[in-house]
Amino acid sequence: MRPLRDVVGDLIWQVQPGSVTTYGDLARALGDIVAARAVAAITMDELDPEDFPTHRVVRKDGTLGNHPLGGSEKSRRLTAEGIAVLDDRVEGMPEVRQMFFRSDLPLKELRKLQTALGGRLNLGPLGTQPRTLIGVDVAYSRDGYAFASAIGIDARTHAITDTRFHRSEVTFPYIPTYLAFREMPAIESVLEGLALEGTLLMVDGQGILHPRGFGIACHVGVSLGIPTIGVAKRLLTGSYDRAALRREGLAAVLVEGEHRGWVIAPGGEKRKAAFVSPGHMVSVDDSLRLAKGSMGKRQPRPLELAHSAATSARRAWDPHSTMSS
DNA sequence: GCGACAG
DNA sequence: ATCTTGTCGC
Repeated sequence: MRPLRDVVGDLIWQVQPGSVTTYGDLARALGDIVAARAVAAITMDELDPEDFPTHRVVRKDGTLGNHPLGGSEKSRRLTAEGIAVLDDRVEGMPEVRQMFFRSDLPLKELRKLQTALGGRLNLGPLGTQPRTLIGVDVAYSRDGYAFASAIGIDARTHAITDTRFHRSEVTFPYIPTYLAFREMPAIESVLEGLALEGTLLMVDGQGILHPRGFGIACHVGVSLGIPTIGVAKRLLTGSYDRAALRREGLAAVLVEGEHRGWVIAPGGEKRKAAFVSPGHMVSVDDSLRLAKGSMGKRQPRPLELAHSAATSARRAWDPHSTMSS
């Protein structure tokens, strides 16, 4: 697939001088309004304002939004093209706004892919108990690299059996519900060559607790053909009984009335909650049991280990970006 | 001000 | 996720 930044660049060229568009309109032209923030990020860091008229992209309410050269330069460029800007706000929004674009809707294709691969999901129950638990996580540096780590532990003793790293270039922005397209290449690379028979893979993100029932843990599981669970620190889709969570430290998470996962919180503390769901080849109940079997402070140990390993790898590469954990 | 969308 | 200041609790 073409890099989204190139698609956004082409779309921005469709906006004529004297017109503006919005971050949301461009996101819709990509195929999903949820990409509005990603579009803003792309116009800020990935498209040179001297090569692309990113000044013609503003917020829906007419306020200017960001620009790599600053708000006053954005305002100056718009004014030079005949757009009235008053108090950092574009005047006459409905008339000067271009809403429709020539586009092949790449995000719609990615949604179709998620739905199609979702048809290959196996929701258990898990057969043989895993001998090894592997956690994978990805950290990012400002200069556009992904640092993936995979930590394996023995399922019985919890002794570390494997530690791996892989650095790669980031090729896809973060867009809610499309996380797999950002992180999967790094995850598959860090696992490459590993014998995965008898292992359960734990992924930092959702499994079937996803609008299309196909979060990153499902995607990785189907792609590699191995059992996976998703463990996320925040909920993407679904609801649960908060009183039950406080009372029991555990509650079922429902999506459209269907039980798809769990929220676990030690002492019922919402701040320490983890959202667990099947990725592939495990049942909803398996996912809970497997997560609880190696639970650390908030997430299963392999994920906590993978998270700190990925963060350290990023810091070793880019020592200026963060001072402490 | 509300609602909030994994990482 | 990362960046970054201020605040809170052990």
